[in-house]
Amino acid sequence: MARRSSKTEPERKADDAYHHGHLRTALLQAALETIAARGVDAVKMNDLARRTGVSVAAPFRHFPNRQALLVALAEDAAQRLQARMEAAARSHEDPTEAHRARGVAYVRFAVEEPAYFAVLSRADVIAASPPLQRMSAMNIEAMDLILGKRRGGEATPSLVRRTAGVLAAQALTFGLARMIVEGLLGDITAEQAERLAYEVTGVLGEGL
Amino acid sequence: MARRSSKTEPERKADDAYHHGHLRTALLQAALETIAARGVDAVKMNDLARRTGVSVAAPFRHFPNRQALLVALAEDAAQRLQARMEAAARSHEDPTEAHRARGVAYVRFAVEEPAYFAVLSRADVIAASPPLQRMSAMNIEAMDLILGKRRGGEATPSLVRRTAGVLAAQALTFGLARMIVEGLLGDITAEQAERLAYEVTGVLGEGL
DNA sequence: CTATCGATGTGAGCGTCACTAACATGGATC
DNA sequence: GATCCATGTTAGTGACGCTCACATCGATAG
Repeated sequence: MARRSSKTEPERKADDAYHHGHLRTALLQAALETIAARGVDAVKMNDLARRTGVSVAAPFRHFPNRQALLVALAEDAAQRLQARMEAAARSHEDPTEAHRARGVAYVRFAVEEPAYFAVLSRADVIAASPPLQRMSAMNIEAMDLILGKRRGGEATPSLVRRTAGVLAAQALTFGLARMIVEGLLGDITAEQAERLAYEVTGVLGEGL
Repeated sequence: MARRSSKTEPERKADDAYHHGHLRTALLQAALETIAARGVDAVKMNDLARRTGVSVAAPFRHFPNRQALLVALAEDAAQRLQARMEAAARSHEDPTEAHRARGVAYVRFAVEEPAYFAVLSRADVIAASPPLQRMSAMNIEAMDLILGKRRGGEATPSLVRRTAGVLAAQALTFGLARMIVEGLLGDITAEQAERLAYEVTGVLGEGL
């Protein structure tokens, strides 16, 4: 069993080289291009099949349904995003600065990889993937603390203050990224977005 | 002409009382209920028709397509949201407090009228309505100022700072509202949301 | 070396949905 | 009473997600 699985997947996993070659990967790539060009809603299974040169039924051998394909993309996206944020944070000693860098990296990601960011922004997609749900729900603790729902004793006022600051920073970068990719701030380059994120997160600096 | 139009719309506009009675209004209402129960994507023209007791083609006499129906809902939503925010702002003398109240009202609206807020959150719907686009794009000036793209002379540093504060507040409430309705903070009551918004916007207070 | 098996791909078809075209109806106006 | 126009109906079209029965081919077993 173990030997077989190591042979049917020769070059690590996710490299399905069979009839088509790499249908699964090709489908994800094609979907990503569609999203970049015309948005998530424009992703059609039929279209992906035609563009990868297979029949319309073939994609369903790799993904049980359209949603599952989007979930796979979103999970890739989450991994890339996390890698970027951690890399950005590593180059700062001061925890506050590191946190700010994470926020700026988040916004950068949204602007530089809008297709990946777009799938990650679909609530229905997130809801269909327990791992993604867990990743997104990290803020619940902060909220409970602020609202005093914390089990076992009251939190100190200063802790509440600092936690509110963290949640504020999160909501701020989250909101700014959404505003940018949804075009609410007009067209904007990655550099401009980064500077904007830097300036705007700076407003929080004094409150922390 | 003028006389006719004043007679075919007896009780102000949007009251279309003809064969069905108020099909247009009924459709919007039904759509709103669907959104509240199962989200925007669950809105089907066929379903609305069946539930309002007309044929599947009838809705298209009132809306050229599905998107137009959603746009109509979103425009209602924008009106309600604006009314709430202005009402909240009116009860404060201090401009900073008034602005904070607007932000809190924004979050409250998202939690208390999630169906309306959901349509307003659809970028494709906003993009299809010039009025809504204009309303949403109010922040572009702020951004241009922060980035120094302002035509005619540099802005003073203090003006940049204050403008960044305004944009930060906007991004903050925007992001917090989205996080809440997308379930990223778990289930939450309107009161809790309001307190959360108040605490979190408070972080900005010192920066302004 | 061949029989077998499982993963992958195909062709045809089904149900749902947005939308359209041609015709019906009925209240207001001339 | 004829006419008109807004509104509604019936029937149909095409796009799309998805399923089913069958084909193919690489790898493994005897």
